[in-house]
Amino acid sequence: MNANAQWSDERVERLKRLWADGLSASQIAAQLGGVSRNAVIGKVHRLNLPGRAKAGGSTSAPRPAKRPAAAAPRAAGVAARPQPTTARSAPRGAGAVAAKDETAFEAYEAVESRQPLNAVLPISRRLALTELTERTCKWPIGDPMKDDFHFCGCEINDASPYCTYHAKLAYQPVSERRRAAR
DNA sequence: CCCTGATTCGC
DNA sequence: GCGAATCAGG
Repeated sequence: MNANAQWSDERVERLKRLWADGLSASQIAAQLGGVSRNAVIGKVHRLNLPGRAKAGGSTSAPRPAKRPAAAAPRAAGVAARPQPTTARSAPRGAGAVAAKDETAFEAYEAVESRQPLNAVLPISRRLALTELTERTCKWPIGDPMKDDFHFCGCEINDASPYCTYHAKLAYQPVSERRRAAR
């Protein structure tokens, strides 16, 4: 669906709006899909959009020296370089994540109506889809069609896509299913 | 460690 | 023009 990684007018406009809205580059990249946060930042600068180099002082770094050596032998040409150490800079494929969650909503519904667990319900961070990362719980909460829809967003349990609590929910055997309000 | 944006420069 | 690599700060 989304092999369009070019800056079409529409995408540029979305970028402008999201950037003006104060979203971070990585979140914008996730929302647009197919681009890295670096690509977003690069585009922002190319568009002469006002950077965030203002209040808050996140990036008031003086840029005195240029990059030390330009002799960085990247994987030029061949490309297809595996993510170095952490792949968080790479596009997470928001579309993929979304699709996965959507297709799994049925399962969630079934799982959600289950008897209470030993674990304590974590305090949801109420993250939007665009706020999710590899280490935030992706358990959806609420009606996706409604305004209050969000994700748990707590720290994930190991390699699970969910936090400890929701990971347990996901693993509850169906046989033990009962009725309960989460 | 996680994240943020800024900059440079090969493509 | 594009974006990965790199840098620099919180």
